[in-house]
Amino acid sequence: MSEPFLDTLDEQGPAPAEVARPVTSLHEGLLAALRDFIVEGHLADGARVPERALCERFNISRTPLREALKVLAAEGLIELLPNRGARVRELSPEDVRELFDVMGGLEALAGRLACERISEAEFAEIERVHHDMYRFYLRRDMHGYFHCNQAIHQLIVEAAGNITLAATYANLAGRIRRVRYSANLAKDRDRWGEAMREHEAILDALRRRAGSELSDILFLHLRNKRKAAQASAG
Amino acid sequence: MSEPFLDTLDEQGPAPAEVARPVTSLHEGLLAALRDFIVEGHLADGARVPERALCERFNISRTPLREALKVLAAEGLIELLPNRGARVRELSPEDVRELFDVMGGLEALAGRLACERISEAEFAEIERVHHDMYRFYLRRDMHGYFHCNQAIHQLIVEAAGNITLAATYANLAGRIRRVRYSANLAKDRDRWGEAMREHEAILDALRRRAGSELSDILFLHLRNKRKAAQASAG
DNA sequence: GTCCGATATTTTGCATTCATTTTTTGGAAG
DNA sequence: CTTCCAAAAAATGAATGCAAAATATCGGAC
Repeated sequence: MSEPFLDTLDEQGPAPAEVARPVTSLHEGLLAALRDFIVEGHLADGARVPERALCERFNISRTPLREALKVLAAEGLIELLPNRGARVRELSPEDVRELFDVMGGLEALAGRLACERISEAEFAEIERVHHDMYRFYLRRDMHGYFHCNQAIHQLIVEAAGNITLAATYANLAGRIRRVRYSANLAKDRDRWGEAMREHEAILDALRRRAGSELSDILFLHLRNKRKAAQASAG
Repeated sequence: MSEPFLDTLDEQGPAPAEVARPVTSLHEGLLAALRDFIVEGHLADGARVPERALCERFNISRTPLREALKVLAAEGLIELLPNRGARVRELSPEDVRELFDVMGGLEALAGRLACERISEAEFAEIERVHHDMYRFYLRRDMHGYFHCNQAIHQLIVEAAGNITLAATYANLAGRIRRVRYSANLAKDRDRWGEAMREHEAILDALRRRAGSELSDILFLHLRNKRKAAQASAG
């Protein structure tokens, strides 16, 4: 508890699965493993990234590790300090605000594009998850609700049929995942109900393939989500 | 002519300025230099990235160069082939389509955010460049027109006041800059006039701080730009 | 007891080296 | 002359080595 990352550095079992994946290059596998390692919070916010320890943890030398660190820095997950290695990037409230807005913009885009090309089958799938989510909402099952919520947003991004968009979205989602802005909905029943109504509007606009309208709704939906997060966290 | 990159590899003067910048790390400077080198087209589309030659060109060893290559690969500028090094990523028509749409989405977002926070001085600056651009349009000065056009879009992104957005936008702009989709406006006078009218609408919506409306206009503006590019290139 | 500075240790950044894989080259067979 | 295969050459991916910088440790002054 007191040491933010030692649990994983010292006591976890053998290296992750990427060493057993010969199909992909070491770099690629290591990059994904390291990204997960950080996104999942094994390193504390602002903590120095311990090169030596991570080399032993992943059974590699410093060269490929440092290559991966440069990439993660370019992704915005860590920051490089000249002659002082890397540290996990701390997200200021301003950073979080920016990330929410950009994700809102990308979701707005995804909704617009999805309206242009979504199939009936894809829409039916989103509708199904939406109804599941509504059931979780009625039962006040936060965990189930969040799972469906995430799935719906992801399905909309996928329905946009734009790999570049999906990759950009995933990058930002990874950065923001470190911040714990959820689980506070329980304290704010009004916001929960509001979010549910917004999702009704999202589904409605998508059903009508009303791209521009859906775009607005999705952006504002993320805006409200951000405000709720800021209200409960700040 | 037959060798796509030798011009720059062999005959350019001493290494770029990053060696004379002690404030920033070698990695950072090299990364920028290498990115420019590729974005500016010194390496042909799909060409192998010659490690050895670039090491000599920039006077560094392979380690920092390879670190930079991994980052550029993550940015989408080049692609890594297992055990076969890197090659400049070729943009398929589908890639270009995707990039245009995502940039349209980001510009739509920028317009929306700009309406929320732009100052009168910032707006006046955009208006000024807009009028300059109109004069170039009347004179049929393509070069001046394009310069102003780029400036306006950049100013809107900056007016959004979102560094994350600006960085994401810059990344995509860098990727697409390799493709020559401009200079064909001259053949399509109708499109030129249409684009000019769209810019009038952009300025009008921005003046009224009509975020949602401006968002739509900007996305469609990019859409039309893409269609014009596809029509002239394909 | 605290603060300051010199020395020792660690860490970082980059160059170099090494094992493997890929590509090229040379030559023989058809 | 073309095709195929083997050996040489080159390039790649990763480990190691080394100088410079940063950090930690220790001893002394106050």
